[in-house]
Amino acid sequence: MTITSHQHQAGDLHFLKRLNRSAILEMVRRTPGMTRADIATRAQLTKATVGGGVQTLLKQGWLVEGELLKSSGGRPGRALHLNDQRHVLLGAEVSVHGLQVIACTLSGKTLHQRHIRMAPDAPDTTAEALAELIREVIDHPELNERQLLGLGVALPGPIAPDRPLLHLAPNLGWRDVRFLDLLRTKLPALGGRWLLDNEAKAAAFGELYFRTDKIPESLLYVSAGTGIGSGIVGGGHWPLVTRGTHGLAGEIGHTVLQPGGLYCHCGNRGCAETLVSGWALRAALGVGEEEDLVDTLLHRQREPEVGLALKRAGEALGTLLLNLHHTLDPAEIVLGGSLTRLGTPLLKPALEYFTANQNRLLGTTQQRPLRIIDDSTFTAARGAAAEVLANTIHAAA
Amino acid sequence: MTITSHQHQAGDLHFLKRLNRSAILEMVRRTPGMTRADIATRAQLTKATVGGGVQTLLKQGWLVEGELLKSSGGRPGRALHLNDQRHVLLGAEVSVHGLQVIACTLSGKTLHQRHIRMAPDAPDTTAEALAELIREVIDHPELNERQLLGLGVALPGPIAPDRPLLHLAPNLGWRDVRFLDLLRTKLPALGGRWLLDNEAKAAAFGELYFRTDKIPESLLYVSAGTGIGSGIVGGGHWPLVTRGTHGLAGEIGHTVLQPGGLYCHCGNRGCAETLVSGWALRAALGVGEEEDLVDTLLHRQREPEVGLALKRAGEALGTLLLNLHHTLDPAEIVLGGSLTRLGTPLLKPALEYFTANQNRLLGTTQQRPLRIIDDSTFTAARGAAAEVLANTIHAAA
DNA sequence: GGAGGTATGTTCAATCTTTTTACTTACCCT
DNA sequence: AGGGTAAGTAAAAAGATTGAACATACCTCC
Repeated sequence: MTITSHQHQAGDLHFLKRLNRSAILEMVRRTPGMTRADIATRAQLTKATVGGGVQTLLKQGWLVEGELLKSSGGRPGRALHLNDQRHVLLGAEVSVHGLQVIACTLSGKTLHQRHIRMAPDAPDTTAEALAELIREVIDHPELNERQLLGLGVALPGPIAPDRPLLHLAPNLGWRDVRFLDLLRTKLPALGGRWLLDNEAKAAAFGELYFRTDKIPESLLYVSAGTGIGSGIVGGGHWPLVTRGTHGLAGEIGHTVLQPGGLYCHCGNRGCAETLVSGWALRAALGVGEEEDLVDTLLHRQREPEVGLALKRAGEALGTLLLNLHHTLDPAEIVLGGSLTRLGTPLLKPALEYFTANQNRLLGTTQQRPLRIIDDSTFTAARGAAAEVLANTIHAAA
Repeated sequence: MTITSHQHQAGDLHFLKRLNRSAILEMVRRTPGMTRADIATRAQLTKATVGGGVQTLLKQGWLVEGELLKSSGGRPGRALHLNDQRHVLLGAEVSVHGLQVIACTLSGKTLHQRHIRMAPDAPDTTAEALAELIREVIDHPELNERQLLGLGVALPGPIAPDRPLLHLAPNLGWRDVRFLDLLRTKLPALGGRWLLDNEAKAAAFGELYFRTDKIPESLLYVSAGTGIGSGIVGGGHWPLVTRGTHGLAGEIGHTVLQPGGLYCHCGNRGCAETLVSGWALRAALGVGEEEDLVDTLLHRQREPEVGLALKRAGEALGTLLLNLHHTLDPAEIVLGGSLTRLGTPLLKPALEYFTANQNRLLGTTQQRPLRIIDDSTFTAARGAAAEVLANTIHAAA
């Protein structure tokens, strides 16, 4: 995604009008049921301006009027809601385990989702399979008559921040792939905005963007699967993902936790991934690629060797969380990825370490909100869909 | 500083005008010698709008007209420059070693600076001493007739992101100090904007904000002194500092590099600061508080014990840099703080490790720009002054 | 050396968006 | 039922940018 939002830019009257309409739309999206008067107060605009903007957004089908609210002494306000019937967002993810496609509404409600298990394959073959899955989702009756706003695709590797290019996905065996271009040849008719993002960054964005109450000012998503990735998103009402110059931001799997430790596939020693990751657990416990790692370990969890390995991996995960806490200080942390299904044996040591040490510096007793997603199959795909919406609202509205 | 820039806000016509004037001012600041026509092209505004804005900024004394530029076929453009004669920015820093105050112009040129060595003392006593130093700087003839835009103060500890409150400065022995309020009682007559920031974040901001050529899209400042801190600033033409929910972002001294390692003063084990920091080197090599650490070690650098300690500290610093690279992926890294004066014995191992491993993930050979500031005495103070300017331009222009 | 060409910068009426002001609508309380 | 209060709308007024014409200034070419 290429939101150039906080570039220090100038603007004309048309820009101002779009800015105000975006602000209205964002407010109603974030706080369903707001009235025109509420918006005017919060946005520091006059009733007339808001009235005009709302009228346009109603006519264009972005908003719908809802129920009449309780009066607070005078004429009661009319609730405004997103029009959840008119549009559809598509999100997709290529992961090590398979392909995911999700179709959802503006408010993030899932209309239809599909998931197929598939071993990593060449980019072109994968694009073909993904295109087929997307076609199946589009043809679902729930999507009937809806206008497609676009497609977001999430991949497990660093993406160039300025163009849709995947630099490297070691777990897929891909390198320098222009995946959207490939996909476009398979789906020439699919309209709307297309964008590509890293899996953890997309997930982080979606977890924050679709929230409607108690919106944290920043959110860190940690994705613990075959590899370890993360995404940080922050910036108030207009969330911005930190990408870094080469899209490398958040590649925490290769931060060093144990100088002089085991060799990592990246060539360095002691990377976090050598301690906690799907591939490290497979290597340590001798689980073959043909087996499902999590199922196998859940089955073998009585073995002392397995318990110890998970405990050590958990402690490393806790250390990683603490390091991120001290580097980024997010308002909320969400933990996802296939390894969360391992449950207590992995997570308890992680959370214990994080809980015990997160307040060392400030001496407060407040715990950082930390949520664990048990099944994050569609989290990244959903986040990619969220990015489509954010892009659309920002650009047009 | 409280720049609410990328809050998703609405705006009226007056807001638009201010936005455009800010954009003009920022452009000329960043690219001295631009003409009105250049600005119009870059900002996507018409010549008329730019002409009007420039006229206002000239009248208000922010800009001055310069030389007539070479013609490119037609009428030559008139160069525009910041008016560096009219205003003054004040920056100050309270560090473990003493107090620093700097007065500089809009373009960051130093008008006068003062530095006194002083052991950490109570907040009130320190505020009194700093106030006196500020008075001396203000009275310097170089500042004659200049309008003061404000004062920025940098402190070595996490600052609340929403209000000028220092949470904790272990190396000063301070806790929950409203330092600006204290200072205000000593300097009731000093006008302009006042703001408080963490030392490393202020330094990072200043290093990016006062740059006029080859402006990196993001910059990481690592401050290696008694403690280890960092600041990351990014966001194109309008730099934004990552602060975190509790102002804890960048407190990398307490990221864990050696699980189960030495105890840190924070209570945890294996923090980066136990491996590389002024206090860790003092403890490891038995240097007393009354001695200057760097001078002592430079004197003793022949001792094998010292060489080994510096080498190990350097390797830890390199690891820290690599972890930050994989977490934030900054376009440029600047290394400052009192320990940089230790030179090669510390820095060579650090740079070697960072250089050898920074390209593990992408497989490129490009080296990340990394600059070392030999004498960073005034870097943080200067950065705090830069924050004053940014705040002023953003708010008023 | 003068005419033509080209790009910069200014002026002023036209256009567009927000605000201001007045008004209508709709509910609550007495 | 009537006064009070707040939401929402309509039309005129205010304010900012644009568009087009114009003045300015240098370069090139004849």
